[in-house]
Amino acid sequence: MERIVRKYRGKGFKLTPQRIAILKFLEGNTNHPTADDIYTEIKKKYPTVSFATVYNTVQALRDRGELLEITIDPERKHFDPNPSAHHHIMCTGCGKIGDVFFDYSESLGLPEEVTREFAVTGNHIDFYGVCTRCRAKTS
Amino acid sequence: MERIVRKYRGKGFKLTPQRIAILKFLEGNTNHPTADDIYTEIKKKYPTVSFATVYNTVQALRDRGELLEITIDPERKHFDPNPSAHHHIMCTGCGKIGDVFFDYSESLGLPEEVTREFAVTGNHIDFYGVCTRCRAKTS
DNA sequence: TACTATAATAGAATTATTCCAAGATAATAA
DNA sequence: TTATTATCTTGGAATAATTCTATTATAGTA
Repeated sequence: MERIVRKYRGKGFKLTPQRIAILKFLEGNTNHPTADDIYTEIKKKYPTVSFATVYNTVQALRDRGELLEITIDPERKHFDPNPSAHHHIMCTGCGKIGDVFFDYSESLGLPEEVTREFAVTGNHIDFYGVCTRCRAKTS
Repeated sequence: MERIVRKYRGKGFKLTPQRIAILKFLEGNTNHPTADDIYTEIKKKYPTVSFATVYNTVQALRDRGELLEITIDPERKHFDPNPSAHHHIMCTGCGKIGDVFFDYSESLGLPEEVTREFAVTGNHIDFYGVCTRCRAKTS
C-alpha cells in the first residue's frame, strides 16, 4: 500500500480506491488473471465497479510498462504484473499459466531472411504442456 | 486442385466448393490471414458464404493438423496453412506477420521448477520487430 | 478550499466467434 | 446411376470480450 502510493504519486496516475484495489490484487499475483478475474475480485469490495474501469486501469498500467498483456491463450487475454522479460507455459488441459524465468536471448538469433525484413525488438516464448493436476486426472 | 482432392478424399472431409475455395486460398499462403480475410476472399466467388462455414472449415483443418492457429496478434486470430513447427514475427507498426523457419528446440530447455510442474509438449516463439516498410515511413 | 484534469459508472456499441435450425449436397453404397 | 445419409452451408441469433460514450464524481494541485 505504502509502496503503491510511493510508486504512482505525482506521475499523472490518479490513485482512486478502485485502482488501489486493482493494484493490490495484481501485486505479486502470479495467476495471470484475465480482465474478468480482476473485475470479479474488485467487485467484492466495490460492487459498482465497471469493466471500463478494469480495462482503463490495465491499459494505463500497460502504457507505463508496469503490466504485460499475455497472448498465450487464444480464448482471452491474460495480464502479468511482472513486467520483466520472461516467458510462459500453459497447461493444455486446464489453461493454467506458469512463468518461465530463463533468459534465452542468446539462443534466439534470427535467420538472415528475417532480419533482412524486420528490425527485431523483442520476443516471447509460449510453452505448452500438461500440469501435475491434469496428469493425475488423465491417468 | 488435383492435389487438394487427392489429399482429402476418403478422409471424412467433404470437399464442397466453398471448402475447395478456402483450401486454394490457403495453399502456399504466407500472409497469415484472419477469419475475416478468408471470408472476404471466398465471398468474391461465393457471395452467400457465411462466417460459420469459414470457422467450421478452419476448425476442421486445425483438428486434422493441417492448419495452425496463431496467437501473436492480441487483436485477432490468424491462421497458418503451414503446419510444420516454426515461429513468427510481427511488425509492431502494421501488424504484418512473417514466418521464422529455424529450429530452436535444442536451446529451449526449461528450468527445473517448471518441469517439476509441467510435462512440456511444445513451444512457439513470438518475435516482435519493425518491418522495412514501417521503418521507411517513420524515418 | 476551490479548481480542473482525470477517473468511475452504466449501458450501449463493436468485434470476434460460436451456435442453431432448416434446407442442401458430397460421398457412398446399392 | 440413383438413393441414402451423414455432413455441410446458410442466415441470423447468441455469446463473449472489449471499447466507447455521456454523465457524474473525485484525486491531486494550487
